[in-house]
Amino acid sequence: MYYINDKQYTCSVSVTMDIFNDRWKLAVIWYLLENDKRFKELSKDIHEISQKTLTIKLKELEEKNIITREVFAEVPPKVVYSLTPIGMKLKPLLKEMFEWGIEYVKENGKITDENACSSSICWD
Amino acid sequence: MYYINDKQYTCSVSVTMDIFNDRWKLAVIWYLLENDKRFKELSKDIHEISQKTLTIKLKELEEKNIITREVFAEVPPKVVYSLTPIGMKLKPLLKEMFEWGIEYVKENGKITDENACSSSICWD
DNA sequence: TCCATTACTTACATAAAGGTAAGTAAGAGA
DNA sequence: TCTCTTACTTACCTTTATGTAAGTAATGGA
Repeated sequence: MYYINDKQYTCSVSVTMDIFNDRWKLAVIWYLLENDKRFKELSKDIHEISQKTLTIKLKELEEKNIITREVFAEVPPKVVYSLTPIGMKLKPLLKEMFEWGIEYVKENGKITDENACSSSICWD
Repeated sequence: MYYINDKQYTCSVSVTMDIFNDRWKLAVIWYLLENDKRFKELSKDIHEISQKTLTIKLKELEEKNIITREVFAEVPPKVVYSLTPIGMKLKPLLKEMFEWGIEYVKENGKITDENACSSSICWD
């Protein structure tokens, strides 16, 4: 049995699913795997997300120790987000998602330009 | 660039995320990795899901060619769900989720009985 | 003095996801 | 005839997620 704070899980897969059960958190991780990023950079990377939601998701990821928030005492403000060691360990998961996605599209869709996103930048 | 029906994606990760962006679909896959299952078995496995939602999720997975629905002409009805080949290929992804979950709990939670779920049955 | 900048916060509103409870079909067995 | 069974469907409702648009703080530069 697994416990996180007061929550109980009988399987570690449900721990992971419980954290990443929204549209955005894994997208944030994906972009932070490229580089540490400022708020605005993430906002551009994931351009469909609203400021408000990005703020919420970053806060949730920070609370869960998956990312780090570093504030610089500058004006205008500068805040840099980066992955913690456990955050970094999500890389193989993202890689599986990347690879399964390609397999899936091969069978159920079309690929016009395989290198639109090598594995470095992109998201929809 | 990737296309599925009319939808456009610049990255295959977003294809995968777009399919599994809810609380339940990956749970269904997980249990179908064990065995082919009848509706009621899945309903017991994922006991927190409502019948209605399970019905919807199974329909969505079938439409996306990730699972197969086999109807037996019996009374009471018998319907068996199973993974398609592309559905089977989700196994490494689930395995990564399983393993990352353990790592995460080691750092941020407690494990009382590591074998509550070996890797065969369970979900929360 | 005024505007631009960044990283937010707040109030308000909508959409999506999910739940509950009841109903249905069609035979088998008591 | 009545009840049980499975795999749903339907109507209605609640919760959660997300969006929009405006506002804020603090400073530098025109």
